[in-house]
Amino acid sequence: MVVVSLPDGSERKFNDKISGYDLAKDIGPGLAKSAIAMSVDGIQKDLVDMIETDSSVSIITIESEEGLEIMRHTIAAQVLALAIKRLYPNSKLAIGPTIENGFYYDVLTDPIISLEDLTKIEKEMNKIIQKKSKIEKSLHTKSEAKSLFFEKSENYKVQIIEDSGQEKDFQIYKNQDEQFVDLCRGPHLPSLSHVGSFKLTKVAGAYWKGNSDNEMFTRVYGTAWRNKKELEEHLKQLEEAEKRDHRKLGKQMDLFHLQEEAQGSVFWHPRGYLIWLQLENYIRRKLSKSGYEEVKTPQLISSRFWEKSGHWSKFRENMFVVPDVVPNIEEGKPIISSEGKMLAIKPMNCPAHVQIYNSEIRSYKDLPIRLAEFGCCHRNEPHGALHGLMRVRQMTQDDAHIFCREDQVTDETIAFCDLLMSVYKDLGFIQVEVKLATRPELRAGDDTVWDRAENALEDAVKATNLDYEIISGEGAFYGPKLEFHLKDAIGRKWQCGTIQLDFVLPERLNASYIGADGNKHKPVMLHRAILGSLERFIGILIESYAGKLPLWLAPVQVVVATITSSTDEYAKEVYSLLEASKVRVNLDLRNEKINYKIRDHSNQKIPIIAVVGEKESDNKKVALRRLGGKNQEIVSIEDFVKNIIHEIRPPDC
RNA sequence: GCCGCCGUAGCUCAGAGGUAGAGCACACCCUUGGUAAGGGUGGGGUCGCGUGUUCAAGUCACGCCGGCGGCACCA
Repeated sequence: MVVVSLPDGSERKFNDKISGYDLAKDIGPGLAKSAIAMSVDGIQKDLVDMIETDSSVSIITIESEEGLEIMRHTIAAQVLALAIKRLYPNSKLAIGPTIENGFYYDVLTDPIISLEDLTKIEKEMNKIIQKKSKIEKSLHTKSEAKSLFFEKSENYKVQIIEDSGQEKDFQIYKNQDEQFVDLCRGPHLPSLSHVGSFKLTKVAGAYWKGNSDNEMFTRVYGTAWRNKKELEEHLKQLEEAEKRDHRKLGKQMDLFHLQEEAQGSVFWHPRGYLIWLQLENYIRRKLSKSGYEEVKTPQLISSRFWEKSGHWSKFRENMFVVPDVVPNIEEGKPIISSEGKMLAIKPMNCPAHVQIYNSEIRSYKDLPIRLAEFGCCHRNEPHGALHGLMRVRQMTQDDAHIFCREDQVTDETIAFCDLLMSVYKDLGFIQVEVKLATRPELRAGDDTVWDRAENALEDAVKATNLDYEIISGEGAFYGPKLEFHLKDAIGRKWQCGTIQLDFVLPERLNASYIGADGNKHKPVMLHRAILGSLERFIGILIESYAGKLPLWLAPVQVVVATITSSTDEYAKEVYSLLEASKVRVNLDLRNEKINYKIRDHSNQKIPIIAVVGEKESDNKKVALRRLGGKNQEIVSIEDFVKNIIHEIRPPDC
């Protein structure tokens, strides 16, 4: 007897083991028709699989998120892969998993698939789907599975089988109407009749097993949905998201630009730099209230120093190195004539902060010491990594280093997380992903130190009640770290905030304090940043607000615009009043229609347009129009000034 | 760095071997108009850079540089 309990709490009893398909039929013919897989005690299975012992089972249909994901998986493994095999008979398959909103498949083809080929592949995929073939599953031993794919010259599949710890029950899925098979952990749709709407979206290179020493496959990306409507909604959403791209808005709003001669370094225009200054001053106030002291340290430091800190051996390929010699200005001669001493532009602020710490003898009573710097750092990032403001070569971090005793680590970490979350909240970010990155394979310090460090960090993050995910092996070589990730407009995640525990650098650079026992001790260093880099964070801010920044951050807060030139004098008066009240205000006296001015300033995302015409001028009023709003608000100039000085206040003031 | 695509006026883009184009922006003129583009005239280009093929190259080929989407690397 097998007892199956269903999600609604009911139970069904069967005399013998039963397949998922028969269970669905037993529940109802409608369900049997729409069923695509099942979940047995939380594990997804195919409908042909048998339920042999008492278990709780739910039937999966395409309506659920689980079902949708199974469909995406089947499209990748049974449709896309087959289409590619048909069009490129000598191609080799690697892996084809699902991702958010879709799937991809990594393949090796000759010729290489390019963007234009996608239509052709889609056509082939539709042909395959139209046959509504059944998908059959069979189980195989390791050697069977290996020889099967060996015969088909699918050497990457063979390698996958070989590298898996598994010995038996390799699942192979076959299209009933084709010779095509694929290895898969499943489950899959029972037949291609369940496939909804899909679109291939992009091609990209991707390394085998994610290792850049390995060969590169072509990764074909696609998105798939239950029906055409859902697909179109998704595509529309993507299009909308692209309009929020900070590079596009940066141009449109005249915030910054990048150019070839300084790739990876930003030219901040007046308006962009105003955002920067607001943000920097806000953080400065927050840090000052939280017991930090601000410092400034050198850009150019001798290689001798970087040797001591360990950067010269561990980080040099990311550093800009400058010879400390007088350049030759004679025509036709080499610019650098001799191998002089080397300087490097700082890629990080930490070693310099240790120098300030070391400038006097510290007592345990002085700790913690929190040194903050809006440190401008240069890193020689790979060309392919550069990305607008999000990944640059010159960046300014809201960096700080906390020197403390080991018993202070947890408290300091909790205090930092609280500070960070209060900043993120002020800036409108509620969705923050927290990750705890633990010891990497290559690391300094012994395991007992790592145990202490990881526990301290984890205790602290637990105490903050934040949800977090552990990413093992992703820590820095000197210590574990907490990472705080934010999303851009199209869902890419970027690390912004971080806090890292470091026992190594104080050791290397001889930092110490005198303890209560009169002996020297090593302080612990906490590397931490809230925004991460001003550049990246401003990029994220622009995208998350779609350019419509909150008033306190908006570079121009109000534009006073006239309807005709007859009110120019009054407009100037309004402008001066606002300016005197420290409102960032512009005056638009151009000989243009008010419609034109509204459109122009709205496109530039100016939060408030104060229109002044005859009526306003006569009554000493302004007609306010807020960005995105349709109606106007007529207020007296006194009330406007009185209210706006409150409205433009930063959240911490 | 690797794979694919792209590079034409300040911006958005058309032109695909035969005399460089449009809209917006800019300048000047007309227009003084009440909440998302009023009209006219004009200036503006080594078609990313280089080398080839050709009578002739934005257009074809090769190389380089840069951008975009991923991968790898990372704040």
